[in-house]
Amino acid sequence: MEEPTKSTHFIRNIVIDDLDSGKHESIVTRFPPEPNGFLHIGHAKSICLNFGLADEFGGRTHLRFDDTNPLKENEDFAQSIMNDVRWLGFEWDALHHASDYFDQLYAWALHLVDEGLAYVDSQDADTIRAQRGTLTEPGINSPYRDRPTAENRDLFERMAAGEFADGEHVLRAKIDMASGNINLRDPVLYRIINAPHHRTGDTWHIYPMYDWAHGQSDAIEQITHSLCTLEFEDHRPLYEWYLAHIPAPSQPRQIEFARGNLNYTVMSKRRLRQLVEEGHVDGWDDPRMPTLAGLRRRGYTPESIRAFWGEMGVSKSESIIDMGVLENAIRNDLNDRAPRAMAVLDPIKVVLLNYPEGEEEFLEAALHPKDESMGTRQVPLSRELWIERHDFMEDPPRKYFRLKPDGEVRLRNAFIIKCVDVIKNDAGEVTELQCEFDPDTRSGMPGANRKVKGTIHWVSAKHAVAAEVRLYDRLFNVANPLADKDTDYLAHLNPDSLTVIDTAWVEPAALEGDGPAYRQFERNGYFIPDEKDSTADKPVFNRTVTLRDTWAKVGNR
RNA sequence: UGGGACGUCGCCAAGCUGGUUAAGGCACGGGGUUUUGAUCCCCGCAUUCGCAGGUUCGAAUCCUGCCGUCCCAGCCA
Repeated sequence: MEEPTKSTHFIRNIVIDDLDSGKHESIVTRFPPEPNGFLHIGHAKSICLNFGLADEFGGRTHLRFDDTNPLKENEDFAQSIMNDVRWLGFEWDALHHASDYFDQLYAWALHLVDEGLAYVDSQDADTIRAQRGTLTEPGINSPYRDRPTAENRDLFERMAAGEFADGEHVLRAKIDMASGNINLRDPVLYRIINAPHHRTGDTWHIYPMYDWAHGQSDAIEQITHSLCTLEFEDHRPLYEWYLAHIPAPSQPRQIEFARGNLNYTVMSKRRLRQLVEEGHVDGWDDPRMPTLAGLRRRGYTPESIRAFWGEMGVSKSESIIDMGVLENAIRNDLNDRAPRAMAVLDPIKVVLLNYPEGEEEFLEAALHPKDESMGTRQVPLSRELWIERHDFMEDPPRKYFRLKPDGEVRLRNAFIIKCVDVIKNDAGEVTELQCEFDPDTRSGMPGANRKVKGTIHWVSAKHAVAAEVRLYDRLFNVANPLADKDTDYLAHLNPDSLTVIDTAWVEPAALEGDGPAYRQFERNGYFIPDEKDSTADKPVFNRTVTLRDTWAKVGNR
């Protein structure tokens, strides 16, 4: 039906070249999260890239947990990550952990020691930092740099055996303290951490640093293309130095691409964690969060997120994508798939004066205006209805198509009504609209094609189900909360990012059926029952996204 | 006065081994259809590719020099 968007980009071109030239018979990619937080929409870009490439070219993709820091990582995060990757629609060909390679990594470190390419430094962290130099000045050599090999080996083995306290020693590569690339100024391979690891338990007292673990893990797994984000460009020379100085089982290539950022939110695990831990949001899966768990709870589909990243492409220029593009992706998806229903969020009562009291009927209404295969639903109707408060104006502006005194409007899926009287309370507020309906214009009747300007949605008061509705707005009220270095990004939190409405009325059919749970509440947007709080007694709907609203746009001008 | 990268329409982003009209999506503007002011359908939307020179019959694409932005000084990843 649709032309698949062939997203061509530089990494895809590299893969094609490598396949064409015979450098690789097939490709192996990997998605390497650290299990220290939840995945967000930015990670989804990497997931789609890695798994997408392998899928397209018949390769394989590994899920590998970069679990080299036992102080920050845990199994719960690992579980949430696996859950999110699967939810996004991908299945790894193999599951690995950097911690699976601790023995091999240790052996290779010993190899570097024996080759005179690594040494044990017994200075503290502050001293090592001071000796590293600055961005413009070279560092100076550690006094331990020329420690005899035998001594290095002895010390390193005893580090591994747990004979020392945290921070007492460190194993460093012997590269170049004067390098313009700070990563090459004798980087640390191992630090002592006397803490149990969530997978290896008490086996280790030393843990490898990212740089020492990552490329080697890639090599072990025969990864062909190791895709990472731009901030690791500086690390590539080190990545390659390590692979060149050990008997590497393969030579993976690191390629960097730009992270995917969105405006009006933040996208670092550190900040997302802060939002959670300080209670600015309800948890990692708060529907306002850009986490996959949050987006899922908000009602985003995996298809929409994959389509979004497919459209965005992959490049090396840092970018902040407009939220509107993501919203467009979910609207596109849900427009095709969401069954329609009616719900009134801010109700005002309508009484049909010429509708018999005590009577009721059921109207058949399409579940989708353009897709008959989705079938129909029964919509109950009776004398008293709820309509949206803003669908009536006593003194409307020009071009207001909705209900007004003596005006006519069509009730969606039903008939045309005319407002004949407006009832107000002592405060002058409208409390009820008395209307007359035109039975000839009932859907399906010959007179139904009579035209009126407006069509509004409604629910039968007698049959409607009370529901809570949660409306969401952007989490921050400025496009880039991090732009101003002098202001804490938390100061830009949008106080109105969540609006809870507990007065909503929903048509019964919206709660039935074993089809998808998401719905389009016509004219109000796309909604999904909240996966945690919604119950049969008290349904709770999250608004995923509004519909496009050109009328509101006119009003704002 | 260090090293690495990036700069094509408001936001993304093709094109960048030079060849003549600078893809596409979002946003935006205009029109049509419509029992969702939704959807859908048309149409419009960069004489210009950070700037300045140069090479060339011809440059977003090559060269030079500027300017701007981002990343790096964790025993984090």
